[in-house]
Amino acid sequence: MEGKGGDRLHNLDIQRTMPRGRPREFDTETALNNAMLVFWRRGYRATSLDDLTEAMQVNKPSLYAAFGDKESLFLQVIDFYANNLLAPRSSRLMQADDMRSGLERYFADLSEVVVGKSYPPGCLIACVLTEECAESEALKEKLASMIKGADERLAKFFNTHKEELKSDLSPKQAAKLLLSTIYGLSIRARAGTPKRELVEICEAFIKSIAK
Amino acid sequence: MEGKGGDRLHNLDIQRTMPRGRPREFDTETALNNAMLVFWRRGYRATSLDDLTEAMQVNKPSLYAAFGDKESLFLQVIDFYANNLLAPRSSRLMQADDMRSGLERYFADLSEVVVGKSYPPGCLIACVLTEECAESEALKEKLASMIKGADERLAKFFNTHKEELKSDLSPKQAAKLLLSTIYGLSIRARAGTPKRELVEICEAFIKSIAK
DNA sequence: TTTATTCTATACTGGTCAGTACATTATTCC
DNA sequence: GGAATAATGTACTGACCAGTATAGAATAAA
Repeated sequence: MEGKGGDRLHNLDIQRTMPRGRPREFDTETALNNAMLVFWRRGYRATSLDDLTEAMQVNKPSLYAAFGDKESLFLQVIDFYANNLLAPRSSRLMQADDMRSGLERYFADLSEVVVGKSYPPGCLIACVLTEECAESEALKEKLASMIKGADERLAKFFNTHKEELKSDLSPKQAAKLLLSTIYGLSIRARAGTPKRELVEICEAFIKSIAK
Repeated sequence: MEGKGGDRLHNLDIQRTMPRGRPREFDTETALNNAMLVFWRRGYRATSLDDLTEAMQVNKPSLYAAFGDKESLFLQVIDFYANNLLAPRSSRLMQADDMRSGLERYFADLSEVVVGKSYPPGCLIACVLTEECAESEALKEKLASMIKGADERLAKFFNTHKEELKSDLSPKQAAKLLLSTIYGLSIRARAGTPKRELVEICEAFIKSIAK
């Protein structure tokens, strides 16, 4: 009797983690990662659904069932990018002991994303989302919220190191200048500027805001 | 006899300015300006040839005869943009008496382009060319040459005012930071950031590089 | 007035696009 | 094992796309 109850509970447990029908043959994270790489390399409009299904190894009906339409998939890709490529690097920035070394490491970390061999050149948000957001209110809001989040996080960092800031600069101002610098790096990377030139800009930025 | 010779010369002269066939019914500059506005608002890929012919008031065969294919037209649009909207503003910068007032006016001038009511938000180069340049070598080279030109012009400006620069910053470095700042403004404008917030960034930039 | 030339207008083309209908397959629940 | 559920694979659809063929109209030269 108790055995039956235990079994039922056990089954409910399985039901929660193992849904009814035919199981998915693809991994959502892997598929999103591959979608990200295509959008990043080719841009939003230039990426066709056929490009996506090929890269993601997911056919169209499955893609629509799992991610919705192209724009909805792109929004999920942006979140995936922010969570997996940007967030860990800004977390590391927050742990820095001082402003200068923190920024140096942050720029080094970010350059893996923006000019690294593992990814297409430039920041996905700066280079791809920015163009397309003119055509869609949802994408525009996504861009705005990404910028707001970055501004706040970076301002928090500068706030904990304000004694190292040039005296007439506020943490918020420094944060916005840093974000601009990152966008600048990104666009230059897209244009093919070699990493060595970008490093000089990072150094110049640190000089410009430091006491 | 001399009269005949004079007439012939006169006719040759007309031939040079007045070509043979049916005259064009559209003005090239006006058409380019209208093409620019569409590309700027909608992006490169999202702009169809039908959008262009409607905006330019030029039908497709005439458009192809006058400007070549879509990419070729876009390249001419970029030059039109640089020559007509950017060049006059950076010329005015070069005439400034001191760094601070020069930059203040430059930012004010540029904000007409980037957040003005007369144009779509953001810089055409930063927001539109940057995405598409990943798909075309010609566009990538155009972006690179635009960046190079801007770097050189701005460095020249800072070089004539280097006594006002923070002592550890070179004119070249200041130029690259300024260009990054402009890109940052541009992307924020595309996201819908109001002008008043952008002005704060301009002020912060000037503080960051000034002595 | 004729001819050569150049632009204009319309209609068309082959290809690609985002999104979907439908039949099939794999799995859980009963 | 049978019903219900949820995925997969293929093939399709109407719309739109960049670019062009063809015929007609406006001009300069002869």
